[in-house]
Amino acid sequence: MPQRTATKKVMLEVVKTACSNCNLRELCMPPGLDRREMEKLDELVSSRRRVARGEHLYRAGQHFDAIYAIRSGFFKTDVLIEDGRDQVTGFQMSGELLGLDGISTEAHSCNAVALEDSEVCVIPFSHLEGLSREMHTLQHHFHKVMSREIVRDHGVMMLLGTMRAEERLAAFLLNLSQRFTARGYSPAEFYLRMTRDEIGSYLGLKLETVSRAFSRFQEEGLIAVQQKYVRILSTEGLKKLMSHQRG
Amino acid sequence: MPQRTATKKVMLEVVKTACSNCNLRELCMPPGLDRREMEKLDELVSSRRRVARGEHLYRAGQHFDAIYAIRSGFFKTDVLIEDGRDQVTGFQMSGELLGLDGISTEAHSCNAVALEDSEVCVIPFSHLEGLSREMHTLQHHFHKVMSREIVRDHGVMMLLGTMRAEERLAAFLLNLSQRFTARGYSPAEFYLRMTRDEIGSYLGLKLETVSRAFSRFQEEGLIAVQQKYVRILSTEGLKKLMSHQRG
DNA sequence: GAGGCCGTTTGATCCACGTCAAACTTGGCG
DNA sequence: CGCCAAGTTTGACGTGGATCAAACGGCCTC
Repeated sequence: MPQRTATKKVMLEVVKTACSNCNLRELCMPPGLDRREMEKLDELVSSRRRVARGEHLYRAGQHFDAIYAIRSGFFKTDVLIEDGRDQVTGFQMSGELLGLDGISTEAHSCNAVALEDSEVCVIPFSHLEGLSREMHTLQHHFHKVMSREIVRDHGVMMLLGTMRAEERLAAFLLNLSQRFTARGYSPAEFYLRMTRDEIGSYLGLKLETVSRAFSRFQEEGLIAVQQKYVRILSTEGLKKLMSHQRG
Repeated sequence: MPQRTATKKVMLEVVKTACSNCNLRELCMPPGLDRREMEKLDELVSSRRRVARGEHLYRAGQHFDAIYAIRSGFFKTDVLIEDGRDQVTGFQMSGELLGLDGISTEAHSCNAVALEDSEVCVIPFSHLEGLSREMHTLQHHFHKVMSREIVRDHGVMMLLGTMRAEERLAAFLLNLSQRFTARGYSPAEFYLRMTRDEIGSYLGLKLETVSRAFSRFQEEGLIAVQQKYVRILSTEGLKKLMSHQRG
């Protein structure tokens, strides 16, 4: 659509950073926008940033001034306390937001690390707030996204507080499957971008326990694993596993 | 201040529900508002609601249309899954907000139960969004509050994922102490509003384990406990306990 | 002031997961 | 092609907290 009036100098640039023709827009943006609103939203993204595998998008303590929408790639966030212990607080994939934790104190409270070569859209937070004041739909969408994050965290607390090892891993795999599905990938077959240690940290387990649970699932015919490659053979089996009472 | 122009019919009513002369305003409201802004904020609270001990403020699944600021009292929030397991996701005291989890789907995702006779200010969410669009300070404050909730949840995930029983309880007591302090109560002496079972649920422990940890802390001279009455004798001791490496 | 209920404490035992250790698999690199 | 490092698997053993059980303490009712 080269006939669109562009505020940026170079047409190529516009096409590159426009939310309005990003194939992730269903994930990032409020639904049901008209053309005018979409174009306004395009202004939100000030730039894009590539983050190579293993590099930090931001670190705990750094000044916060933007949130990030993942355009491609895969991240983890983790927090660490003085004595050296750390915990992975989440894994984020394309279309999801990073950096919401930084709003509260204007400093990031966790580290965000790319688990594969990635690219993010930089959304200066002051722009977002400004545009939110003009666009009710954007405002409401943003509030929903933050709230969803809170609900998600409650789910993880549930997992950590009440589930046993195999239930946690089953919940984790089902969650990944569902998110890959939403992105048009196979629900049953995917590569894990994280190590057993990172999965364990997220699930509150040691890497050996994660590894054993994987093996057990394989023995029982629920999945096929080979290193980071996972194929789910029985979604039902995994779900049933999760609803077993403790004890 | 009876000479203030009131939009409400009865002066007494205004005084009763005005945020501007609520002694919790430092906790609820953005700092540094001028008189005009404060008066605008007063309109946010549509009504107040009393919730007797043991009653629900809202239940999971109920339609969401307002968030609640606790004026007095004490609440817990919990989630439960089909198989009967449940988990306390938080304890809330005066000046704190309840209901943020409901924004994402327009339905509450957890239950909020009063642990003592309480009173909340009802803040219709559409009002809050409306006023946020007019008042940058309110908007930013609200975003910070939501973000703080996310950071808090990460702290709980850390606790559940990496800490052992006594560390969890120490962290819990220090957190309560700090929050009571912020409200002008004694940092060292308070009544627990919740049962051992509820503490355990929050901390991912069984009630017996919580009870044993209390006893242990008492033996070691860190605290004095008698049922729900707790006196912290050594904040330092509790802090040191938390930074012990696992193993 | 006796009786009953709910929450708590304490003890004995069990088990899921952590810890320690060794072997194996994979991928990057000279 | 072979070496090395990083990640994974698997086994043997230890332990923190769960489970089961019983007694105790406060509080309410009658």
